Amino acid sequence: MSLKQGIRIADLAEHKGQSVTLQGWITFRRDSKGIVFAGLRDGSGFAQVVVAEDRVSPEAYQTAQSLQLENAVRLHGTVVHNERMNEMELEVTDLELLHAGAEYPITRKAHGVEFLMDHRHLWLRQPKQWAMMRVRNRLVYAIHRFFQERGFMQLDPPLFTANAVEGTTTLFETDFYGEPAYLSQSGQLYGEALAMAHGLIYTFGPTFRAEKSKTRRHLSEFWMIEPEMAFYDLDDNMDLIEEFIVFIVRDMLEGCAKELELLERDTTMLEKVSKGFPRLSYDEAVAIIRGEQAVDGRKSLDVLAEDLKAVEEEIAANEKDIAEREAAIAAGGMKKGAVNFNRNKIDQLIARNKELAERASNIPQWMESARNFQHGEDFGGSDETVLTRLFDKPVMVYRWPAAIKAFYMKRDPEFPDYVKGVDLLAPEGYGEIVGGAEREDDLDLLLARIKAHDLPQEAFEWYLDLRRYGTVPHAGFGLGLERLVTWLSGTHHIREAIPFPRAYGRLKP
RNA sequence: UCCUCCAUAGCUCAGUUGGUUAGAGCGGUUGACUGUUAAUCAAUAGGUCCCUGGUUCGAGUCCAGGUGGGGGAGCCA
Repeated sequence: MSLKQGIRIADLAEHKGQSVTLQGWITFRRDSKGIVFAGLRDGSGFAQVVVAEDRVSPEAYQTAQSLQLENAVRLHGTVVHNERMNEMELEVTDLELLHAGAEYPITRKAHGVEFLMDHRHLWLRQPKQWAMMRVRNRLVYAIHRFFQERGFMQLDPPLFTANAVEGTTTLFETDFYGEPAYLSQSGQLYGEALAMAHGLIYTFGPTFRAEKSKTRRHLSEFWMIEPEMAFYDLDDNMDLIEEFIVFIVRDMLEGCAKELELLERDTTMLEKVSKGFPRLSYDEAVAIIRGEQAVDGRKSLDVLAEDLKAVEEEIAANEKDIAEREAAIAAGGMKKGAVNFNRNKIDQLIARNKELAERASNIPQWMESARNFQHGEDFGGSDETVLTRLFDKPVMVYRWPAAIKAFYMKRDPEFPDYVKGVDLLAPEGYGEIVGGAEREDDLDLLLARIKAHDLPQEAFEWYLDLRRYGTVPHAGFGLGLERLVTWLSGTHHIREAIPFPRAYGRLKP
């Protein structure tokens, strides 16, 4: 893909030896006598450009020497292969400064969360954030391809709604011509109506939850994919979830290798994502969490105890490393560059140990919580981690106690206190990314559950009509896009998985 | 709503039992160095120590309240 003027960095290799024009922004500058090295990014990638004093005009060289972070430039030069870095770079013959601008606030050094979030509009330009957005884009495209290739229609539910889909969660209230209206927390009920019209559908849009959650897994505004399939039961639903997850993970590994490398994502666990996800009933899952049932000869509490030991050993090793580096610096005689290198290394080790110390203090709590897990409760974050730790693929948990699940889930005829719901838990501590169910298709049962959940029946009359006119078995699921991006990119916090996160305490920029 | 931690230079942080003029690295600026890889070397500018009140001869440091933020619980995708 070419620009109106010049080419893009992503296409540099195709132009080896040619004279080309690049346009972009400066990511770094280092100079030495007679030579300036600068980094350039243009949205398609990153490359180094080299300005040698004897190859350009004196004016151009002076401009090159004065380049600052995020200056906008247009460069002309020859594409060459840099043997040292094994990368394509540009030997500049001429350059124009398009905009010099002010001193750029984000540097290549460490920054705190608050500072970065306040500068999110600029942070997005940094390589890791750039890679993250590329992963997000790839996933969105793969999701559409997966469903479109299988005959699903993408149709959009309304975002203004009159009532909650699930009575419990908090809603954002707005004013709709004088009437209270709420921002949608799920498009599912509308998805069911659309499935009765089109058979196979999916919705893909923003949803809003006014939960005052400050955790790494929650956003107030997030994007959800919600397929709904007529004539599907719970097993069909689980088959589709599995096929879907395998498809998008494979596609991303194939299409985003460069991005995952920039993100320093260890892809070992992702490469194991293939058909045959473990399917556990809620009852089995509870037994495993409590340590009553082994998986491949291993019990949850034993594995956690081993993990704790490993964490403690790593902390001790890091402390020894830190002490040695500090002693070496204190001994003197070290060059400044080496001192900086060791200081940075020490900072990294301290940060790592802080993380490990948190985990070390968490694990005994997880064990305690796992041991005392009460049958009938929903899983907490730590229970999900404990369970998935025993498997090397995403885990499906199905047939949940009716009391803790939404009113619309279908009662299991063979297990009257359970519903035909399913959650998909991602490995590596990322937890729940999919929640789905076969829907209750019996009008009388649905009416009873609306009453039992204390929901206003009149608000659901249109939904009940779906059971009055040609009701059929149907099922669907919801997938949080940002949780998927967070998991696949190996990111610590969900706020980096969306361009401009909206969360409790975060409305700007 | 609850628990817990934090706020000092543009950024990341140190700052001793409360004691003279507030410290480092990075970033900026100036200069040196002909292939740098978060380059290196030298010099230099840069501060309302979050806000309000209190204790004290004296507060960046102690106390109370507030504001902003981090992590977690609950709830969820």
